[in-house]
Amino acid sequence: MQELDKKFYKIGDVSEILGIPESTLRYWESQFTIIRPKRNKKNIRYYTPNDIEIISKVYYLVKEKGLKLDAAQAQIRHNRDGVDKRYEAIEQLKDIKQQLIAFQNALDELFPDIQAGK
Amino acid sequence: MQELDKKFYKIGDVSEILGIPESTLRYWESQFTIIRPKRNKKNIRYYTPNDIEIISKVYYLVKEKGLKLDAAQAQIRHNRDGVDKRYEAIEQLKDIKQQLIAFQNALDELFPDIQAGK
DNA sequence: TGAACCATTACGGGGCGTAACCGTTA
DNA sequence: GTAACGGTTACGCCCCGTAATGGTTC
Repeated sequence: MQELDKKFYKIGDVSEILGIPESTLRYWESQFTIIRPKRNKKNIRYYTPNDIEIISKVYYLVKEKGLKLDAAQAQIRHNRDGVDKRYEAIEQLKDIKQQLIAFQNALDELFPDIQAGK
Repeated sequence: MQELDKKFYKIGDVSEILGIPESTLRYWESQFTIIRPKRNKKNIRYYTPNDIEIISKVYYLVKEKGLKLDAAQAQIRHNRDGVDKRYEAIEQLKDIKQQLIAFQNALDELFPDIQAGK
Protein backbone atom coordinates (compact mmCIF):
# COMPACT_ATOMS: atom_id res chain seq x y z
CA MET A 1 0.00 0.00 0.00
CA GLN A 2 2.42 2.62 -1.22
CA GLU A 3 1.71 6.29 -1.63
CA LEU A 4 4.22 8.48 -3.33
CA ASP A 5 4.16 11.43 -0.97
CA LYS A 6 3.80 9.46 2.19
CA LYS A 7 6.18 10.41 4.94
CA PHE A 8 6.38 6.99 6.55
CA TYR A 9 6.60 3.50 5.20
CA LYS A 10 6.14 0.18 6.91
CA ILE A 11 8.59 -2.62 6.41
CA GLY A 12 6.39 -4.32 3.84
CA ASP A 13 6.37 -1.13 1.76
CA VAL A 14 10.15 -0.77 1.92
CA SER A 15 10.63 -4.41 1.04
CA GLU A 16 8.44 -4.03 -2.02
CA ILE A 17 9.93 -0.70 -3.09
CA LEU A 18 13.54 -1.81 -2.88
CA GLY A 19 13.09 -5.49 -3.64
CA ILE A 20 14.75 -6.53 -0.40
CA PRO A 21 13.23 -9.22 1.86
CA GLU A 22 11.85 -8.07 5.17
CA SER A 23 14.14 -10.50 6.94
CA THR A 24 17.14 -8.79 5.37
CA LEU A 25 15.87 -5.38 6.40
CA ARG A 26 15.54 -6.58 9.98
CA TYR A 27 18.94 -8.20 9.84
CA TRP A 28 20.61 -5.08 8.53
CA GLU A 29 18.90 -3.07 11.22
CA SER A 30 20.40 -5.43 13.79
CA GLN A 31 23.86 -4.95 12.32
CA PHE A 32 23.81 -1.23 11.57
CA THR A 33 23.50 1.84 13.67
CA ILE A 34 22.70 3.98 10.65
CA ILE A 35 19.44 2.17 9.95
CA ARG A 36 17.16 2.83 12.86
CA PRO A 37 13.57 3.44 11.74
CA LYS A 38 11.23 4.99 14.22
CA ARG A 39 8.65 2.80 15.95
CA ASN A 40 5.13 3.63 16.90
CA LYS A 41 3.63 2.69 20.23
CA LYS A 42 2.83 -0.76 18.95
CA ASN A 43 6.50 -1.30 18.05
CA ILE A 44 5.86 -1.11 14.31
CA ARG A 45 8.76 0.22 12.25
CA TYR A 46 8.14 3.38 10.30
CA TYR A 47 10.73 4.28 7.68
CA THR A 48 11.20 7.81 6.41
CA PRO A 49 12.23 8.54 2.82
CA ASN A 50 15.67 9.28 4.23
CA ASP A 51 15.79 5.84 5.83
CA ILE A 52 14.93 4.31 2.49
CA GLU A 53 17.67 6.27 0.79
CA ILE A 54 20.23 5.04 3.27
CA ILE A 55 19.06 1.48 2.80
CA SER A 56 19.35 1.77 -0.96
CA LYS A 57 22.90 3.03 -0.52
CA VAL A 58 23.64 0.01 1.61
CA TYR A 59 22.15 -2.19 -1.04
CA TYR A 60 24.33 -0.63 -3.70
CA LEU A 61 27.51 -0.90 -1.68
CA VAL A 62 26.88 -4.43 -0.45
CA LYS A 63 25.19 -6.06 -3.40
CA GLU A 64 26.67 -4.22 -6.34
CA LYS A 65 30.12 -3.33 -5.06
CA GLY A 66 30.61 -6.29 -2.74
CA LEU A 67 31.52 -4.41 0.42
CA LYS A 68 31.06 -6.02 3.79
CA LEU A 69 28.36 -4.53 5.97
CA ASP A 70 30.91 -2.86 8.21
CA ALA A 71 32.69 -1.30 5.27
CA ALA A 72 29.44 -0.13 3.74
CA GLN A 73 28.36 1.49 6.98
CA ALA A 74 31.69 3.20 7.44
CA GLN A 75 31.58 4.48 3.88
CA ILE A 76 28.12 5.93 4.34
CA ARG A 77 29.10 7.39 7.70
CA HIS A 78 32.14 9.16 6.35
CA ASN A 79 30.50 10.15 3.16
CA ARG A 80 30.18 13.80 4.04
CA ASP A 81 33.71 13.80 5.46
CA GLY A 82 35.12 12.06 2.43
CA VAL A 83 33.71 11.93 -1.04
CA ASP A 84 31.13 14.66 -0.75
CA LYS A 85 33.30 17.25 0.95
CA ARG A 86 36.13 16.42 -1.37
CA TYR A 87 33.80 16.96 -4.28
CA GLU A 88 32.63 20.26 -2.87
CA ALA A 89 36.23 21.33 -2.36
CA ILE A 90 37.00 20.62 -5.97
CA GLU A 91 34.00 22.60 -7.12
CA GLN A 92 34.99 25.56 -4.97
CA LEU A 93 38.53 25.48 -6.21
CA LYS A 94 37.31 25.24 -9.78
CA ASP A 95 35.44 28.46 -9.13
CA ILE A 96 38.61 30.04 -7.88
CA LYS A 97 40.43 28.86 -10.94
CA GLN A 98 37.79 30.37 -13.22
CA GLN A 99 38.07 33.67 -11.40
CA LEU A 100 41.82 33.50 -11.77
CA ILE A 101 41.54 32.91 -15.47
CA ALA A 102 39.14 35.81 -15.85
CA PHE A 103 41.48 37.95 -13.82
CA GLN A 104 44.41 36.93 -15.96
CA ASN A 105 42.47 37.86 -19.08
CA ALA A 106 41.73 41.25 -17.59
CA LEU A 107 45.39 41.74 -16.82
CA ASP A 108 46.31 40.76 -20.36
CA GLU A 109 44.04 43.44 -21.68
CA LEU A 110 45.49 46.02 -19.35
CA PHE A 111 49.12 45.12 -19.99
CA PRO A 112 49.22 43.31 -23.32
CA ASP A 113 52.97 43.70 -23.65
CA ILE A 114 53.95 41.80 -20.55
CA GLN A 115 54.66 38.12 -21.04
CA ALA A 116 53.41 35.63 -18.52
CA GLY A 117 56.23 34.61 -16.18
CA LYS A 118 57.75 31.14 -16.00
CA MET B 1 67.32 -11.94 2.46
CA GLN B 2 66.11 -8.47 1.78
CA GLU B 3 68.03 -5.73 0.05
CA LEU B 4 66.57 -2.30 -0.16
CA ASP B 5 67.37 -1.49 -3.75
CA LYS B 6 66.69 -4.91 -5.12
CA LYS B 7 64.45 -5.00 -8.15
CA PHE B 8 62.93 -8.39 -7.47
CA TYR B 9 61.73 -10.12 -4.37
CA LYS B 10 60.86 -13.73 -3.74
CA ILE B 11 57.71 -14.71 -1.95
CA GLY B 12 59.51 -15.19 1.34
CA ASP B 13 60.83 -11.63 1.14
CA VAL B 14 57.41 -10.21 0.41
CA SER B 15 55.87 -12.22 3.22
CA GLU B 16 58.42 -10.86 5.66
CA ILE B 17 58.24 -7.29 4.42
CA LEU B 18 54.46 -7.04 4.53
CA GLY B 19 53.77 -9.45 7.36
CA ILE B 20 51.50 -11.57 5.22
CA PRO B 21 51.78 -15.38 5.15
CA GLU B 22 53.04 -16.93 1.95
CA SER B 23 49.89 -19.01 1.76
CA THR B 24 47.83 -15.84 1.68
CA LEU B 25 50.01 -14.35 -1.04
CA ARG B 26 49.49 -17.44 -3.15
CA TYR B 27 45.79 -17.44 -2.44
CA TRP B 28 45.41 -13.80 -3.42
CA GLU B 29 47.34 -14.46 -6.58
CA SER B 30 44.84 -17.21 -7.40
CA GLN B 31 41.94 -14.84 -6.87
CA PHE B 32 43.30 -11.68 -8.45
CA THR B 33 44.32 -10.72 -11.92
CA ILE B 34 46.15 -7.63 -10.67
CA ILE B 35 48.70 -9.67 -8.70
CA ARG B 36 50.70 -11.64 -11.19
CA PRO B 37 54.39 -11.70 -10.28
CA LYS B 38 56.80 -12.78 -12.94
CA ARG B 39 58.31 -16.24 -12.77
CA ASN B 40 61.80 -17.32 -13.66
CA LYS B 41 62.54 -20.45 -15.63
CA LYS B 42 62.32 -22.52 -12.48
CA ASN B 43 58.81 -21.24 -11.84
CA ILE B 44 59.88 -19.12 -8.88
CA ARG B 45 57.80 -15.98 -8.31
CA TYR B 46 59.65 -12.68 -8.54
CA TYR B 47 57.83 -9.63 -7.23
CA THR B 48 58.68 -6.12 -8.36
CA PRO B 49 58.38 -3.15 -5.99
CA ASN B 50 55.22 -2.27 -7.90
CA ASP B 51 53.80 -5.71 -7.18
CA ILE B 52 54.52 -5.18 -3.52
CA GLU B 53 52.81 -1.82 -3.56
CA ILE B 54 49.71 -3.34 -5.10
CA ILE B 55 49.69 -6.09 -2.50
CA SER B 56 49.99 -3.59 0.31
CA LYS B 57 47.00 -1.73 -1.12
CA VAL B 58 45.07 -4.96 -1.14
CA TYR B 59 46.05 -5.54 2.45
CA TYR B 60 44.85 -2.11 3.45
CA LEU B 61 41.54 -2.43 1.64
CA VAL B 62 40.81 -5.97 2.77
CA LYS B 63 42.20 -6.02 6.29
CA GLU B 64 41.75 -2.44 7.43
CA LYS B 65 38.68 -1.39 5.50
CA GLY B 66 36.94 -4.73 5.32
CA LEU B 67 36.37 -4.93 1.58
CA LYS B 68 35.88 -8.24 -0.12
CA LEU B 69 38.66 -9.29 -2.46
CA ASP B 70 36.56 -8.51 -5.52
CA ALA B 71 35.74 -5.05 -4.25
CA ALA B 72 39.36 -4.38 -3.37
CA GLN B 73 40.53 -5.41 -6.80
CA ALA B 74 37.92 -3.25 -8.52
CA GLN B 75 38.87 -0.30 -6.35
CA ILE B 76 42.55 -0.64 -7.19
CA ARG B 77 41.72 -1.09 -10.86
CA HIS B 78 39.74 2.13 -10.98
CA ASN B 79 42.07 3.96 -8.69
CA ARG B 80 43.61 6.28 -11.24
CA ASP B 81 40.15 7.20 -12.51
CA GLY B 82 38.91 7.92 -9.02
CA VAL B 83 40.79 8.59 -5.86
CA ASP B 84 44.21 9.35 -7.24
CA LYS B 85 43.18 11.75 -9.96
CA ARG B 86 40.83 13.43 -7.57
CA TYR B 87 43.64 13.76 -5.08
CA GLU B 88 45.95 15.21 -7.67
CA ALA B 89 43.29 17.70 -8.68
CA ILE B 90 42.95 18.85 -5.10
CA GLU B 91 46.69 19.26 -4.74
CA GLN B 92 46.91 21.31 -7.91
CA LEU B 93 44.06 23.51 -6.86
CA LYS B 94 45.59 23.95 -3.44
CA ASP B 95 48.65 25.31 -5.21
CA ILE B 96 46.46 27.73 -7.08
CA LYS B 97 44.86 28.80 -3.84
CA GLN B 98 48.26 29.41 -2.25
CA GLN B 99 49.29 31.56 -5.18
CA LEU B 100 46.06 33.47 -4.87
CA ILE B 101 46.67 34.13 -1.22
CA ALA B 102 50.21 35.31 -1.90
CA PHE B 103 48.87 37.53 -4.63
CA GLN B 104 46.23 38.91 -2.32
CA ASN B 105 48.89 39.72 0.26
CA ALA B 106 50.91 41.50 -2.38
CA LEU B 107 47.85 43.53 -3.36
CA ASP B 108 47.22 44.38 0.27
CA GLU B 109 50.68 45.79 0.56
CA LEU B 110 50.28 47.81 -2.60
CA PHE B 111 46.85 49.17 -1.73
CA PRO B 112 46.51 48.92 2.05
CA ASP B 113 43.54 51.27 2.17
CA ILE B 114 41.20 49.25 -0.01
CA GLN B 115 38.95 46.89 1.88
CA ALA B 116 38.37 43.43 0.55
CA GLY B 117 34.95 43.14 -1.08
CA LYS B 118 32.11 41.07 0.33
C1' DT C 1 -9.70 -15.30 10.47
C1' DG C 2 -6.15 -13.94 7.72
C1' DA C 3 -2.64 -10.57 6.78
C1' DA C 4 1.03 -7.98 8.37
C1' DC C 5 3.76 -6.96 11.80
C1' DC C 6 7.13 -8.43 15.82
C1' DA C 7 11.36 -11.25 17.93
C1' DT C 8 14.37 -15.17 18.17
C1' DT C 9 16.90 -19.02 16.67
C1' DA C 10 19.12 -22.43 13.87
C1' DC C 11 20.77 -23.58 9.76
C1' DG C 12 23.34 -23.13 5.29
C1' DG C 13 26.18 -21.06 1.56
C1' DG C 14 30.05 -18.50 0.31
C1' DG C 15 34.23 -15.99 1.08
C1' DC C 16 38.67 -16.26 2.95
C1' DG C 17 42.35 -18.04 4.38
C1' DT C 18 45.45 -21.75 6.34
C1' DA C 19 47.30 -26.07 7.80
C1' DA C 20 48.87 -30.21 5.84
C1' DC C 21 50.99 -32.80 2.58
C1' DC C 22 54.01 -33.88 -1.05
C1' DG C 23 57.34 -32.73 -4.78
C1' DT C 24 61.39 -29.98 -6.54
C1' DT C 25 65.50 -27.10 -6.43
C1' DA C 26 69.71 -24.70 -4.41
C1' DG D 1 69.89 -32.80 4.44
C1' DT D 2 67.58 -28.74 5.08
C1' DA D 3 65.65 -24.61 3.66
C1' DA D 4 62.85 -22.29 0.46
C1' DC D 5 60.23 -22.66 -3.19
C1' DG D 6 56.08 -24.94 -5.94
C1' DG D 7 51.03 -26.97 -6.22
C1' DT D 8 46.86 -29.01 -4.33
C1' DT D 9 43.45 -30.19 -1.08
C1' DA D 10 40.63 -30.25 2.96
C1' DC D 11 39.26 -28.12 6.75
C1' DG D 12 37.43 -24.22 9.59
C1' DC D 13 35.99 -19.66 10.80
C1' DC D 14 33.10 -15.99 9.98
C1' DC D 15 29.91 -13.14 7.49
C1' DC D 16 25.44 -12.89 5.69
C1' DG D 17 21.27 -13.79 5.23
C1' DT D 18 17.00 -16.76 5.50
C1' DA D 19 13.70 -20.15 6.81
C1' DA D 20 11.15 -21.55 10.67
C1' DT D 21 8.64 -20.83 14.61
C1' DG D 22 5.62 -18.59 17.58
C1' DG D 23 3.47 -14.41 19.32
C1' DT D 24 0.64 -9.85 18.72
C1' DT D 25 -2.26 -6.45 16.36
C1' DC D 26 -5.76 -4.92 12.91
